[in-house]
Amino acid sequence: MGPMKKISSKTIGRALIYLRTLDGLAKQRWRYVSSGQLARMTGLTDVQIRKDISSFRKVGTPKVGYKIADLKRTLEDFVLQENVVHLVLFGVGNLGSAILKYPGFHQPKMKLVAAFDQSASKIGKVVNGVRIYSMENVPHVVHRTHGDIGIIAVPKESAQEAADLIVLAGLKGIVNFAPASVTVPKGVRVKDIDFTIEFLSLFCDVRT
Amino acid sequence: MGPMKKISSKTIGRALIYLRTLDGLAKQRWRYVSSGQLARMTGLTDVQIRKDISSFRKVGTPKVGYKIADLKRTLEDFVLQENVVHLVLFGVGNLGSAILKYPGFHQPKMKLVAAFDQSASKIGKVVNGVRIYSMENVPHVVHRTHGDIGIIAVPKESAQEAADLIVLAGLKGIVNFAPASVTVPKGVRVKDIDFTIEFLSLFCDVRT
DNA sequence: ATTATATCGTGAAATTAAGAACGATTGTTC
DNA sequence: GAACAATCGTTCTTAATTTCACGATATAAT
Repeated sequence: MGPMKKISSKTIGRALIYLRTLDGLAKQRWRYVSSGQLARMTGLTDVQIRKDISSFRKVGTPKVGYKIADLKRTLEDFVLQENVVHLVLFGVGNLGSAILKYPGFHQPKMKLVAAFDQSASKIGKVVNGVRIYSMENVPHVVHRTHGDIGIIAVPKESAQEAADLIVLAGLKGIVNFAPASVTVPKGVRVKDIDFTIEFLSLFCDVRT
Repeated sequence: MGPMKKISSKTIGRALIYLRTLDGLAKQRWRYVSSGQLARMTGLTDVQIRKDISSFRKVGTPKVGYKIADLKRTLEDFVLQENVVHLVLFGVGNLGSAILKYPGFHQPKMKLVAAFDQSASKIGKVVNGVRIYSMENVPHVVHRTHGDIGIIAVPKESAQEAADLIVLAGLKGIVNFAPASVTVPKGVRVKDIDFTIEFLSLFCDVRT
């Protein structure tokens, strides 16, 4: 257990998978789980799981495994601390509406707090507890709702525009669902999710 | 330009980004593009782009760059050959409905060809040109529609069940939108897309 | 023609991620 | 309480990916 190392984003991604799995096990009244069991449930290897967990400074007990409640608390503390993630959505079309309804974005730890759209007919409406605002009010609304991450769900022609608004409002993270790359200043992280690309690359893999 | 090397799935993923970018440029009547320009547009580095392109056996001309039409054709040939990807959807709830409407899945190269749901009220309906079938007909319908990849958009409790059906029908690729890991036999590739995890891991990154 | 310059292609180095091996620890059994 | 089995934590290896460095080539300018 060396000195505090930087934890890679891959490890953090897997930590969230462990957390998801542990939640399920806790619901089924499990008390302990071993790296081997987690490996079977997640499709990862036991070594990798042990390595990840040890990087979070959490120790299990040989022959028994990890105490689920403790491990869960450790991971939660590490990846979320006591923060809540606030999301703001740009574009309430087909995809945007689905995002508004997605139950994962209305949890205690992650909340969708505001939506923006250009169309006058949508502005002012409240969907699933989230109000739709005009694009003109972005900085003010983002500040008031403590937004953390912006979601781009506008047509690809407006994607850069939305990204600029997000940057202007001071947000440091963007998830971009539009099928177009956007450019942002250093210090802002963009995660692209282009379904077409995800599917095609899987297809290429499979076709081997 | 060594002997034919295996092309990694990372490279293929980026090739699809290049393709998307080239399409945009072609629409704007560009004829040539350099690796540096592509780098600025995609956020990748010029070296990586050149290396990727050279792995597809495509050569550019110094001082000029790549001829867009040629590069586009090369990439298309390589990643898609003349195939069309056929997707079949499991679960027509909120997310499933959004997927049915997503325009990216009704292109010449990628088509959503069938959907399945348990609810009798949905079976038989046609949404966006796609018929919704009963879960009992999976193998037959998948075979008839030449399905390639299965999409899991059912509640997490039924995710494994859907995965089993997909495997049974002989498909080799799964995109899993349910927030639960599924286990499949060797030879079947699963790509998990858990929005909650994507957002949280971005948040962890940003908070550094 | 010669020089200058932008761009390409690629082998080598560096970085990062994953996997294998193995001693150490804890609970169990007789 | 001694031997065994299951599981952990960690170091060392191996593999994959990215970045660096630099020579080669095509166009443009003088």
